Amino acid sequence: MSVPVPTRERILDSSLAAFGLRGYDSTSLDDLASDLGITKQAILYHFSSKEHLLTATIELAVRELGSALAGASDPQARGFQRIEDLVRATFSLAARRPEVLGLVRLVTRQGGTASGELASAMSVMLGEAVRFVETEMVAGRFRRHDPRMLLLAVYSAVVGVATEPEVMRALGLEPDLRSLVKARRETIEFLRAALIAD
Amino acid sequence: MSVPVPTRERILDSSLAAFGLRGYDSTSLDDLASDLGITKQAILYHFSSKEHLLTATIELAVRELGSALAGASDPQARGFQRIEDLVRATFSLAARRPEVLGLVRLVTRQGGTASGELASAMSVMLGEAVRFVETEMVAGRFRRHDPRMLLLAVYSAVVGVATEPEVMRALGLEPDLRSLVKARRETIEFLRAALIAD
DNA sequence: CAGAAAACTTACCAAATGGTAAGTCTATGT
DNA sequence: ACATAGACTTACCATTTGGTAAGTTTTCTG
Repeated sequence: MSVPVPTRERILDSSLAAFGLRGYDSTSLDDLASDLGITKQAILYHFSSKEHLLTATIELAVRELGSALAGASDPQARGFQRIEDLVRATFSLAARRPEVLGLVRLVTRQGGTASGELASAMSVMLGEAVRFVETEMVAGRFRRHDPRMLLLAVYSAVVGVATEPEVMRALGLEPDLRSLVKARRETIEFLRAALIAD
Repeated sequence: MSVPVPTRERILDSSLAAFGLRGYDSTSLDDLASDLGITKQAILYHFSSKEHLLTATIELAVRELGSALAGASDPQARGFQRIEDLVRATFSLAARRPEVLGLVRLVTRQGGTASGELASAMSVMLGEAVRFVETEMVAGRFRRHDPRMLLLAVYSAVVGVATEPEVMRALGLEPDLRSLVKARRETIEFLRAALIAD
């Protein structure tokens, strides 16, 4: 029944988890290999260098992020419903595969060589988002702000809430599923209050 | 006139910048030393290991963060003014010394051994903040939310906006001083809309 | 079934890394 | 003048790291 997962994909899965949760420099090829029960050279057979592996891992993360968001957002939806869909999808992704958002964050922060693809993919997504928000503002459904700044704040709030377990702990909240659900609800209410025109 | 800066402090300054902007594992003691024009062993003379250096660096960051926030926030201020003061101070710190927030973020994400001090320092600050927000809600000056969740969202939005230059670029905004000023203003407006009760 | 290509492993290697040991230089107190 | 302690440097060292070279096994194909 269960088709064996090809090594190449297993490597990418492991790298995504390791790079996304622990960082690029903190993850050695030997670590990755021994986790997978193979040798480092098996990795270098599929990916000619660690940097190429990072590039491929970023591509995978972009695909996962893209499909997670695309799957959840109905292009027909208008007004705040669309934002809510996206926030729910982001939280769902953060709970299911925190490493994806972790990697996105790592790349957006460090900005290294391999980040071109993610940067352009994000440009596209954010460009669409800007146009959407602008439309909603013109239609009077959202309060007037600079759409780019608004999105930056929304992005930061959502990704931050979804990926800052230590801050949650410092606030006395255990970062378990129930708290995440609550955080999601509160974040949506917070955004609703900030966005919806009176 | 200018008293020479002791080596120990120069090391801490450099570590704060390097750890905060590039990460712990990405920064080698040799890098640090050659930047300072000294040898790696001079660093190990003042700090017996790299981890001890990190601990001391975190302590420095906590002090800087604490004084930056304490200096800006008037304990007498009520309502949204207090929030605005804190956001301004955070943005000012992000512009002047981005590495401080970078290090805070690094530690809150990785949560390693040395993070105890920062965690407890943040617990204290956040505890005060929770009480403040609760008071304001009871007084009817802020909308009702879970204070901890609200703070998590505010914290994430502010630190995110102040420290995500790549996302700003992806949005077509250059992360220069003017954009930061604009981001600050928009963030404050965003928070005002979310917080202020009608 | 031959053989070639794919998918690895074993064996190395040079550079970088955190850390130790021992020496040097300088100021300072006696 | 001299011992002493502080602030380093030079000289090493073991381990880890990303990467190469060459062999070995498996799988596909003609």
